[in-house]
Amino acid sequence: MTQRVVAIVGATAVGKTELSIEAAQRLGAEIVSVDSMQIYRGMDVGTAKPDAAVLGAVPHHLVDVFDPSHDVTVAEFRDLARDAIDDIGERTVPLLVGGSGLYFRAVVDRLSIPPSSVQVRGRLESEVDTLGTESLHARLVELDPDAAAKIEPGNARRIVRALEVIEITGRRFSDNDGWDRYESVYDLVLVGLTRPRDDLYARIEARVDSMLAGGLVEETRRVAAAGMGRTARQALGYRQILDLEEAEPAAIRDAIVRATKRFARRQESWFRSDPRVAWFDISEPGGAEAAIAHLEAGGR
RNA sequence: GGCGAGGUAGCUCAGUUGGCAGAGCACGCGACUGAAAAUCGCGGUGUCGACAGUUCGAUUCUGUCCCUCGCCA
Repeated sequence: MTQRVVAIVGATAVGKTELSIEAAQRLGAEIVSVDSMQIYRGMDVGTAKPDAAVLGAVPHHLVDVFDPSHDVTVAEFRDLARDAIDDIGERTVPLLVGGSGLYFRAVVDRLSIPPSSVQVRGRLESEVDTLGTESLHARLVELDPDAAAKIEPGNARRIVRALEVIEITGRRFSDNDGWDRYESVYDLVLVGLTRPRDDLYARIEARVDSMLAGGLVEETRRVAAAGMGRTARQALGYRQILDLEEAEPAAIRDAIVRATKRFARRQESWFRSDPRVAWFDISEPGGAEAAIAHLEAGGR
């Protein structure tokens, strides 16, 4: 019998955290955060991390696990999350909550993520600089036409990874299927939270303002001084503050808002394509209640 | 009031030696398998400030007017 797991996904600022606390209390669940940045210690205001009181009231996993100097990988995150899920399963039901689409699928889906090699990847990355992205894409066309057809010729990041996998494993990147099947390893009940765009955007602006008022700049300085890896460094807010150090506060604020809205759209696009998601508009009266009821009923 | 510089996509601007205009950003959509809060792809008809003149044809030249900014009064 497969383990039952309930989950809440949705774009940033849609209201996942608030609803998840309510749901966890109702279900007696423990929360597994599926958030690529809340996993870092010290990155609190910028990641809208639940405060100490909330973390104390409802057990949370995968929050504050690493220092920002550590670059988490998808496979590493998946292993930690699955361990947490197994552990919680001994006691109660795990409630996954988050907006990191790739991490979510890695945790929940029946996928095999091929290995990585810093040497091979480093070399390929330097080849991007010397030979150009198009040249590496041409190589991918030779080695794995199916993968090349699915990866945009300008997307150096994904081209490098595909070539890396081919080189390390000796197999084609596209042999790694399962991606389109959305097959869960758990007995999954999945709820997606939405709001009308205008509403979401207004919430994002308000949230960025309150983060800035809540000391995001100071937090960024502090965390950066202690050392940030390239993963943590690219977190929304922190990245803009670090990149635009000389800019006017208003310009930094606007840059963060824009980037966050763009991110929210990408998240929606990501989760929209997952057929397992049952969507609830929580801006509507009763929307939040319906979402929780859906989780309680086990999706039935 | 005088002089100067401008008024072109939601914003900042480019451009057309006269042939119904184009970049970045914004915005919308999509892809996404060990960096993913990343990375990349697709989507641009807008009285080219208004009116008149020249012209086969004006956003482009000429004139007048309106508006904005700067300097001088």
